[in-house]
Order: sequence, then structure tokens, then C-alpha cells
Amino acid sequence: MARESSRPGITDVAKLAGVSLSTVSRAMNGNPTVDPALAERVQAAAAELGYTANPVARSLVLGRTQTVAVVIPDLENPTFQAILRGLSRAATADGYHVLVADSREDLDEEHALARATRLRTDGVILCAPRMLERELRELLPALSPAVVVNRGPQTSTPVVGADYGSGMREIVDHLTSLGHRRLVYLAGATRSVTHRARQDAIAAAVSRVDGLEVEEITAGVDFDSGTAVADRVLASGATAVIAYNDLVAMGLLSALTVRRVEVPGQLSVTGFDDIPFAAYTSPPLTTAAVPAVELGTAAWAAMHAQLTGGDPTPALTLTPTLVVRGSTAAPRED
Amino acid sequence: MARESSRPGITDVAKLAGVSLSTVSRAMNGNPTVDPALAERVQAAAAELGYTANPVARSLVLGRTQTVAVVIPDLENPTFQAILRGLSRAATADGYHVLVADSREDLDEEHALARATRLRTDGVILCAPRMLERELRELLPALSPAVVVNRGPQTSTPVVGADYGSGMREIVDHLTSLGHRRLVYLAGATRSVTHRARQDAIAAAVSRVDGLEVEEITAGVDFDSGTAVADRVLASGATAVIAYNDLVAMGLLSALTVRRVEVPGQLSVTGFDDIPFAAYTSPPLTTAAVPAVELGTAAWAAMHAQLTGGDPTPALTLTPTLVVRGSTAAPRED
DNA sequence: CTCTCCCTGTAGAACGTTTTCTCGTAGTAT
DNA sequence: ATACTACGAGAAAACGTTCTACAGGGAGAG
Repeated sequence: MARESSRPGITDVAKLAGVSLSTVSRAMNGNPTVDPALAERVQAAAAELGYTANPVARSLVLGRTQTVAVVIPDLENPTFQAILRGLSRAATADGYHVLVADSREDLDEEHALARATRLRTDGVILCAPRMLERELRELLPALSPAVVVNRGPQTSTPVVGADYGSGMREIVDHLTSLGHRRLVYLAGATRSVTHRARQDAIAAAVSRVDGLEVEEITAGVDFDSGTAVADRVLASGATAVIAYNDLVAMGLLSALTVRRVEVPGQLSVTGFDDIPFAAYTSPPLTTAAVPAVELGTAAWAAMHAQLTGGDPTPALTLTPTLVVRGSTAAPRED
Repeated sequence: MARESSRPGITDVAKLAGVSLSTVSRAMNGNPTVDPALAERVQAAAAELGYTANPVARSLVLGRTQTVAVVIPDLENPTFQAILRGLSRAATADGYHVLVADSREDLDEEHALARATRLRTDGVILCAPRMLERELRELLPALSPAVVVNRGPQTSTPVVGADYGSGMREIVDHLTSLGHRRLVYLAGATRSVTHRARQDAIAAAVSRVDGLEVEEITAGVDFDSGTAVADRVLASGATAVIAYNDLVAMGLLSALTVRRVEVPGQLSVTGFDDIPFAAYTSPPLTTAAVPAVELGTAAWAAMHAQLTGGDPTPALTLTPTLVVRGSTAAPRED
């Protein structure tokens, strides 16, 4: 008699269609053991009542939520935004929902956050470049199924990532082939895995190219880090700067403009990632384009494969492509 | 005997602590009618087993999921990214999770998407600038509790938004006080509500300022829309351009640079929103700063109030602030 | 000393589904 | 004509939790 206003339940549909609630459930789920005519009657009753199965109750009995969690260290970072975008769209296309968890770079919180979100989802896509390898190995089993983005290979968790070493190699090659021999590398978060990959690539280049010198200056990962180190960069006497990412490069460009330093005339500058605005700085930024949206799509594919018991996706590595724009040129003759 | 590998349930904790399962539930939820000593024993048992209450089962019985959905038309748009960021962080701080749904500007999908996400969440924050008012009114009751972002006042749904009219007025005043009299307004999505607000503000300015002429050119909402209309802008003979948003302005700036048109020397350009990169274009963009992160925070506050039965938040309007940078100047003397 | 009240712990219903198991009926083959 | 098979539909258990009744026991008061 009561509960008029409440959402219609499966029993309401059953009552209206004059069948048992189990028949409704079967009819709604397209179970072939139900008479077509009856199934249609049930569908009609459901439509009349505007009935939709309660996903929470469904999740409880089925043990799956049709939802995955994405743990992201910083929603402000364009790269993570792009990964989220690609992932979200791919997951939506497969009928899944996406829970987004911004860990705000809080390393302690990250751990708990990932575990907590896992409880209400079917899997976790983890972007945690700064987390210690030890912690990660301890965390991953509790998260399974999981997908790790931009980390080294894991024991039993699929990994998708970009080959930062390759991108960095292309950048260095580009600069050296232009004639640069004295470079500065603006390092990002030194704990991050993607930093290590770049560092190694630079070291390799130094031992490969004759007379190449690369000075490392620790900057950071954001715009302000780039502006902050401008003076140290100028003092170094280098002819080209390899910034940790586009944000740092753009910050540096901005500071150089203020100081009336010509780019690329007096100094060449490169970024990394090819974020949406990298093409629109002045001069436009030469950078290594990381296919971040595709990274998100691939991460979903790896998750989806685990969820549906498909083939275990092997580690997938996408290769950044060098995009030469206006911020690099041959060094000025002395 | 079986189920060794399964997550520990409340009964496992009860068994270990030597109490009934309902006692465990009460102890875990801090119910004061349980003996402190016993409560502690239960907590210890739970900790030993690494027990955490299954949120899905919890949601089913409690009727709430501790999750809200955010429907966003385009995850690529910096403004929505900022709203999401502010919202996500505020919600997380209050112990809520955020489900993100990218409607990809698909107006038909948007409707169904909002309804679907509502079923697995406690409320929906709706960003749908293009949805027809009629549709919105029909949709909102099904979504309740809901919060609408950047739309006109609603019957019984809290609204948070920015005063686009005010921002536009400031921009026009800024340009006219610099001496500009012939302006171009690059219109965005003509169906969008935020477009209408700007249009009205411009119309008001035209009737207020003596000799002011504003030509409207329909462009779009993204970078490419700005580049595409560059020639029409130049042909118009205007001395200043009011772009629909920063993206359009940046696209225009880029096209103007290619055409060797000096900004602000030959042409002043303004944006809207103050997205993160607006400060770093060349010249830096004069724009009306929309506090998008705060918009997200406010949207959460309005949702949280409804969820906790607090005071019904009245419609909240944040005022954009004019940020004068290098892209505007007095018109060149003829 | 006994009665009553209160405090603490236990059993069980409820949340809304899915799904297994069982039963009934109808059709076919012997 | 009877028995067996097959198929469709209903009853009931299960998912893992919360919370309302309810019962039992101890202590304080009359």
C-alpha cells in the first residue's frame, strides 16, 4: 500500500505482468528459457513502469560492478587528463563506468585510495609514477585485476606505457644533428620512473656522441619549475635545453621571453609529451609526442581483457614521435 | 573449509572475535551500545584479517553509495577539467567517490547517461550547457538530488554558475575604455546558455556606449574555430575581437601570427575563462577569469548539502574577474 | 530480598537482484 | 495408453551487510 514514490522493483513488474519475479529477471536478461511471448509481456510491463534493474543489488549478487577505478596523481596534469579521456571513452563504449580518484600526489594516500576504490569497482588502473617499486609490488596483488600505466614491467600485472627512453633519444639526436654539443637537462621528479628512463637515454647519448656534454639541473614538473631555473640555464652556457616535459619547457620559454632571450636563436628548447598547447606557444615547441589518449585506450583494453577473461595482454609500449617545431634550430655561430 | 582465498567477510571477523556478526557490524560502525573492551577486540580481529566492509552490500542496505556522478560534455575542455578537479577534490575530502561520465557532446546520449549513472550513485552533477531547457526540466526530477552547473535558475535544483554576462560586460568596458568602437564577437555554440548570456551583455553594451558597433561571427568553441575565422575577422575592419573563449582566442592568435598581424598593435584580442595556458600565449591573453575550480567546489557543496539534508543551497553565482594581459591595447591611430 | 529497569548481546528480517533446484505440464515414443 | 523426456516457470537460497526486535543478565532501589 505504501512505497508509491519508490522506484519500481522487480516485484512490481512481476505483479503487473502476472508472473513470478524470477521470470522477470530471466526475461530482462534475455535468458532463452523464457517463452518469447511472455518475455515480450514482461518487457512491456517493465517499460510501462519505467523499470530498470537496481545496479547495486545486481552488483552484490553478480560480484561485479561494471565500474573501474582510475587512480591519477594529479588531475591538473594534461597527460593524465588525456589518459583519463582515452580510458573513459573506451570504457564507456564497452558499457563500463569510470571512477576517478585524484591522489593529489599524496604518496601515502595513494595506497589507501587505490585499495578503497578497488572495493567498489572491478579493477584499478593505476597511474603512480612516484610510488616505490617495493610498495607497488605489495599493492598490486590486492588490486588485481589491475593495469599499471607508465611503469616498468610487473610480475603479473599488465603494463602500458610510453617508451620515454626512445623519445628522449630522438630529442637528443635531433639536437646533436643540429650541431648542439652543450645541453642542459631539466630533471623532473627524481623519484619518478619516467625520469629514470630519460636520464638513461641521455647517458647513452653522451657516451655515443663525440664531445657531447649534458648538465643536469633539477627543476620540477610544472610551469613554475621552468620559470624558476631560467637564470641557471642561461648561466650554464648551454646552447639547447631539454626540459623534463612541455610544462617545464613552456615555463622556461616564458621566462626567456621576459629576459629577451631569443628562442631558438640564442637557445633551443625542447619539451616532452606534446600536450595540447605545445603547438601554440611562441615559438611552437619541439617535443616528443606521447600518445596519451591512446595510452588510456590501451590501458582500458588491457583491463577489459582481464575482466572478460580474454587473452592476457602482454606489456604494451607506445613509442613517442618527435615533433619538430619552431623552438629548436642550429646553435648560433660563436 | 573452502573459500580460503576470498576476501574475509563479517562472519569471519565474528568467528575470530567470538561474537555474533551483528556485534561486529555495530562495533565497526562505532555504535555506542557496544562494550568498549569488546569493540576493541572486534577491531583487532578485523585488523588481523584485513577486513573491510563490502561497500556494495553496504550500499544495498543503506540505500546510498557514497558516490556521485559528474556528467561532462567534453573531457577535453579545460574548463570542465577544472570543474571536475575542484569537485573531485572536495568530494574526496568528504569521503565521497566520483564517477565521471563524458557525454562527448552527444545530446541524446547525455540524457540516458545521466539517468544511468544516477542509478549507481547518490546524485548527479550535471554540466550540460547545450541541453534544451525543456529536456532539462524533464530530466532533473529523475536525477534528484542533482546540481546543475552553468545554467539558468531551476525550479527545485540547486544551480551553481558563473556570471558570464558580468564578465562580458567587463571585457567590453575594457575595450571601449581603450577606445575601441568597432568590435567582432566570435560566437560559440549558439544553442549554449552561456552564449546567450554573453550576447545579451554585448547587446546591452551596444545600447549603452555611444558609437559602439559589434559584428557577430559564428565561430565555435575550440582552437580550430579560432583559426578558421581569422580572415573574416581581418576583413571586418574591427579593431578588437571578443572571442567566445580562450581556446577560440588562442586559435585566432595563432592564425594572426601566421598572417603577421600584430597583436595588440593592429588588433586586440580577448578570451574568456582564463584557462591555465591563457597566461602563456604570446602575447598573454586578456580574458575574464572564470573560477572553474571553485565552481566545482561549490557544486560539491550544493550536492553535499542535499545529501546530508542540510540547508538547501540557494543558486550560487560566481563572478568572473577581468584579467588584463598583453593581448589588448588602444587601437592604432588611423 | 525481590522486583524492575537498563544495558549488552543475539537472532532474524530486510535491501533487490540472480540463479539453482524443483515441479508441473505437454508432447512423443513405445 | 502409459511412461519418459524436455522445456518453461515458480520457490527459495544466496550475495554481505545493517538494524530492529527481543532476550538475558546484572545492578540498584524499594
